Amino acid sequence: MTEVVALGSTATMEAMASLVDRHRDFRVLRRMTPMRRNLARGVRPGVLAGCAIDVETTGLDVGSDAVIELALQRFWADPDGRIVATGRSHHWLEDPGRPIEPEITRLTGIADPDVAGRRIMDPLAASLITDADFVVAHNASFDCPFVEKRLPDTAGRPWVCTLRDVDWKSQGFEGRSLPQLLMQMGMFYDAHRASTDVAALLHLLDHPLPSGGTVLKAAVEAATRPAWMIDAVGAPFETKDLLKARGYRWNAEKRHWSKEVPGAAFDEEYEWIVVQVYGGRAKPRFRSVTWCERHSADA
DNA sequence: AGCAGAGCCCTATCATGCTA
DNA sequence: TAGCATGATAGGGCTCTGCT
Repeated sequence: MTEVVALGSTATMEAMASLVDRHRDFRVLRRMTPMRRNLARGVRPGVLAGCAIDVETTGLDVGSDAVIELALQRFWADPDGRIVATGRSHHWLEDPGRPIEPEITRLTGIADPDVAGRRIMDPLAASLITDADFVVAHNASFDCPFVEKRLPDTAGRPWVCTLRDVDWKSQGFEGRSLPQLLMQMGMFYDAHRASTDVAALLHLLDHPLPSGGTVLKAAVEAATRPAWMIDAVGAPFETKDLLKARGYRWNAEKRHWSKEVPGAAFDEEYEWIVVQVYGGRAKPRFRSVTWCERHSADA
């Protein structure tokens, strides 16, 4: 057994890592580095422009909490979902106008002095988001409402979610948190800072899946799949348990049960609710759900 | 802390098989 | 045939997981 007494250059370390990586009892984790890719000559037709985004906030409630850090990075991907070019990485801190809870500082590393007098550059941030073909985040249902509230001009943009729009388990992954997924892709990083989370998200998107294509391709395909929202407006009270059992969720604000169904399942679901819930005497309301409103707080 | 979805555990119920 | 043990299945409730 040889003891390593001094660490060498990056090249030496890489050579050692490759050696260790070949042993069946060891696996090497490499520190994630920012993704920088350039197109040789402009952007080719058929290439999609995306905007990877992450926010750090004072808490989980979009109604009462505020954004304290916003990070985003544009990227361009080919039809197979491979990232062919990346834009500049942007991130801003913002003063929420009230003290940051110690729990949030412990989690994000962001304290009151870090954000004092700081503010997001609204016009630049908004234009980077609205100029992209879609926005992508890990758990878009969290980021989207905060972004739309802080930057109202970005409302209605298409969102892709790498947490819910990818079936990680069937692709052979354990857990779904960003650091855990990256680790299974052979990388580690300092999580829970917006800018490093965005860099991690880019690596995640570019990762090939066993089923073919990349994470980005799978997520975009799932996000753009046609779907319908059925609103059981005016459903008889005694059918509430039936609706709940069928997967409908109670919308306390609008006071009706709702369920999102894939396009292919719409006819069957519509027939079920008309017969079982309305007894053939009324009909539910329904609307198309696209990636533009799926994660929005207004949906 | 809030929310949605997935997964797990416990219990109830029913069918089946064995034994006295 | 009655009584008991065992296994499969379904449903309810609880816990965990993601995000800050």
